[in-house]
Amino acid sequence: MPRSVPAAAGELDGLKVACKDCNLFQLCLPVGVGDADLVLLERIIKRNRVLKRGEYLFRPGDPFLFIYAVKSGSLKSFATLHDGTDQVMGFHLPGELLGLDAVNTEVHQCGAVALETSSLCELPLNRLEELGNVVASVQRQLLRVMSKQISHDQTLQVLLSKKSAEERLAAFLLSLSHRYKRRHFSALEFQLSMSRQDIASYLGLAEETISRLFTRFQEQQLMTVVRKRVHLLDVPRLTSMVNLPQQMD
Amino acid sequence: MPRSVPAAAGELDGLKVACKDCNLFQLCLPVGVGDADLVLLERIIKRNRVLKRGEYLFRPGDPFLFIYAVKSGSLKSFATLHDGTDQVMGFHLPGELLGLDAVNTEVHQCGAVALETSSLCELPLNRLEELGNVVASVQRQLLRVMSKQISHDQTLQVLLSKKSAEERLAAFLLSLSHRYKRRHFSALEFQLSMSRQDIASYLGLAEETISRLFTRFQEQQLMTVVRKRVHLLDVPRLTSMVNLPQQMD
DNA sequence: CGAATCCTTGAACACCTTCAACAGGGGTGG
DNA sequence: CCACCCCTGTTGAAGGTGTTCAAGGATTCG
Repeated sequence: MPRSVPAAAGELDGLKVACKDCNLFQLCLPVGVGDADLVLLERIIKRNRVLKRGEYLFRPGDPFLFIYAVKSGSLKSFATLHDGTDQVMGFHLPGELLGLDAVNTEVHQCGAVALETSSLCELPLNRLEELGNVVASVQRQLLRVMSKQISHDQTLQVLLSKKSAEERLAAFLLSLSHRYKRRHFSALEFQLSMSRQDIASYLGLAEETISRLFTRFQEQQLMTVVRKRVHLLDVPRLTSMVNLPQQMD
Repeated sequence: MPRSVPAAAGELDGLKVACKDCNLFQLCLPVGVGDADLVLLERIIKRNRVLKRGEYLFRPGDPFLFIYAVKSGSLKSFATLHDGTDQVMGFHLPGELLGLDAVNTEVHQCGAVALETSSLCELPLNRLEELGNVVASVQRQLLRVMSKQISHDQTLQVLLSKKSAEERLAAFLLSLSHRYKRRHFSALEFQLSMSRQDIASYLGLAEETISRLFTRFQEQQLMTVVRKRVHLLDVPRLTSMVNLPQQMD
């Protein structure tokens, strides 16, 4: 998997290949940012930060230093409530950015922890200004990414507002499927890196409900699940179960 | 209320006063944007678009032309589901921005409609680049605003995930209170510009549940509600009912 | 191999929804 | 100005969906 092998610094072609399915790629290479500027950008990005399963990228309350991009593996972000319990806020697959919510306060509201061995790039947002010309086009792309995040959050809001457990899980599975597909992984067969409990927390349901739904979905020939291995059998029917204004990806 | 009276074009002091509690003010006047640049910015902002109750600012599917800032009044944004029903996505008070979710796709995913007579500023995002130097500082502020929106959405996500109806409504009332306070309106007494049905949709509950909760909150001496007029009596106790990682404002 | 964690399944219960009926205001037209 | 009507909001009762509590089974990892 070439994507998980970081390019050596200055190895521009390597970088292009490495990031081609990555949000960060569009962040690095929007139309109008030439190779020369790209070298500058490359200079402030730290690559290949590696986390093992269970290791924290940042915790709630940590100062905001970087925006992170997932290169390989996956992470979950979470908020800690006053009563000490955690709520899963999102899952982050290769090519997705983390830490956007901290731009405003410069303090991380959420924490982030690796669900499996994962590698990341670090982008120091406050050093973007050193890059002069490049700043405008990069920031423009960053605006797009944040806008996309807002759209995603809003879709989730609809889902959590009035949707049945069944609809939530179907939408979640389809979301994963789309995100994997876009990254050139299989859209129909993939590994859940998160636990049932994480899914439940994210979807605002009980762990037991997720379990029962997986059982039911299998009885209905919609999918198979063995442990963490998911196989979607009937995407059209799963899709028809969901009634959302837009895709949740 | 001087805020609702638009300054004449070029009347810089008037602008400063008019927008001083407005997100757009920080957008227009971040540290580092001088008066000269401000005049440039002023040139591309259309002011004083007025909507009457029930009029649409934009609808789902409309092309993205402007980011809007509320000067006075209030609006709700909503998504239309495949089955034709609407889901309320948010309420927008003076000084808040609308349309951020459309930056990515350049098409409005949500619609927005005035809850009462409202006036707005229009900021054509794609003309920001004409402003040269100003672009960096303005975009930086825009990033902060979008980041804040993401934080807000995430708080809402927690609320909708596992919180009781009681906790949702308490958090909603406190959110309104904080937002009014910040705008130098009363934090304890205010007018709900939205219907019970809108609140219910936003909080993922039934209209009847909102009604019952208002009754219960009054029995518990937490507040009074007469029609749309709200008076918060016991903010500490309302606050103690809520268990969120951060304020929802 | 044992312990811990994750997952599954069952049964009772709780919270909120849905359905239904009614009350009250505000706006409109006579 | 009043009467009417429609829409919004309130309240009651029944029902459903998902939760909670409890126990047992499976998998992984030291």
